[in-house]
Amino acid sequence: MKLEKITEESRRRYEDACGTAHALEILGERWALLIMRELMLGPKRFGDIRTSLPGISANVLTQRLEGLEKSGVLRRRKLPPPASVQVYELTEWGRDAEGIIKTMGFWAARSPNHDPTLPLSPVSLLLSFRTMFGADEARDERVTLEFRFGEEVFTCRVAAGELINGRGEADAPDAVIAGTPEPVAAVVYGGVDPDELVWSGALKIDGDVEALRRFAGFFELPEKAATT
Amino acid sequence: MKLEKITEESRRRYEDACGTAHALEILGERWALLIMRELMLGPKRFGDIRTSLPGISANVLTQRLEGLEKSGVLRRRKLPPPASVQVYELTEWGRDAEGIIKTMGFWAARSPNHDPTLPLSPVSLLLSFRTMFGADEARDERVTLEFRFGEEVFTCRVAAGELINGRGEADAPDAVIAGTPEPVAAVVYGGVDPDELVWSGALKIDGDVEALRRFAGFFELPEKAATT
DNA sequence: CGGCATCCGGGAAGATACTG
DNA sequence: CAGTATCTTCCCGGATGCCG
Repeated sequence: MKLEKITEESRRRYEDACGTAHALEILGERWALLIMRELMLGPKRFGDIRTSLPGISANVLTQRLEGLEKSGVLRRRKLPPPASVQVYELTEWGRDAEGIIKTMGFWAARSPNHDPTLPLSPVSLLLSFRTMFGADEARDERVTLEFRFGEEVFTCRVAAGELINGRGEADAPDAVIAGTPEPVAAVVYGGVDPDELVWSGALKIDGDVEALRRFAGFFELPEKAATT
Repeated sequence: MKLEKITEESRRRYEDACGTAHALEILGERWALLIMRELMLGPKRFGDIRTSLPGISANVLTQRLEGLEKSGVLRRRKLPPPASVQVYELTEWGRDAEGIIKTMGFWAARSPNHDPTLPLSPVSLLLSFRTMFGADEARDERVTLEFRFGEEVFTCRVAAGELINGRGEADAPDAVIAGTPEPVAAVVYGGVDPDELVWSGALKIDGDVEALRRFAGFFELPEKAATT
């Protein structure tokens, strides 16, 4: 009967004209937004997404990629030879979801239960820089840093009160920082001195350590929300 | 063994320091953000939330309210006598999530699959006004409207290029519009002429119909994202 | 190895009925 | 009206295996 057909198709939908509800239908499933986060700074391969998202299983990742592709948020693309591998990349509209990721990230940073010491993916850290960057503190400052997390290399350039970051090696960086994202987060958000982490072997810094210290000064976590 | 304990506690968490991931743990479950949306313009009772969210079942709503209260996003409060009923209201931090709702709503309005003719809750409509308001179009304009959706009454005031809306009757409104949210959305976002809906009986307008027409001119849906 | 299909166990969501 | 209890369905997560 008709009723059955309706329930078949729509049982799991919100049936709500509100844009927020529609957004949730697109990226409200588990892992979906985090997959988009990982693609926000450029295309990635299936396995590289998995590495950045420990905990997601292969079949769920497959399902999400299918669903997000169908929604028009991302597309699969075959890299030209000699690479000839398949990558997933966001569409222009998909990239526009960066605002969602940043807004949610900023909001949740105020949660009393937020634990910033958990593992962090490289892309995640770079996006958090965009989210937490304080233009006022950076006014009239200039710093260029290169971050190396294994194979993944990123550049962060601060100039004219603006932060621009993304994939790729830096042109004449003040310092090159190599390691994992967690100690970098400890420096930038936890107020840990870089030297401490160099001594412990968690970070390797080539160039001006002071540049990283100044860089860290441009960022501040928002104060926790009142629990009352 | 230890492994079992870890999985018990953390099977369903992302184990990710990224703020976005933490936000998803708080409000990424089904219905959670829509419940917050319904509370965004003021406290509500259990049954009233249910009415605004057709499709949610009572037990799921109970679970979400418990979870969101535990997260510090909302609290339950007993209204003083003679009302003496229990309501749910957002905490200050919970209200700060309005930015998430608006960002997601604006983004999803560009979806090729968005169907704006579905049912719409009153709060949803009012929040969409905040999201889609065009300050440029409203410069030097002044309009005050009162919307009556059954028992729920809202005021929208445009002045000095700003929109302020919320619950409550308007002071000297240019027009009072009574009906359901859907035809109002048709006027504001669909370009339907108010008179048409008055004739069909979908809307009842007391006062200056032209005020509603001008009001509608302040809003515009963003253009759809390219499907390529 | 990368991508995807399949099977299974557990748990969350949905529908309905029931209770104070 | 405000939930609770119960049952079913389906999604998530893990494991395995196939295929290029």
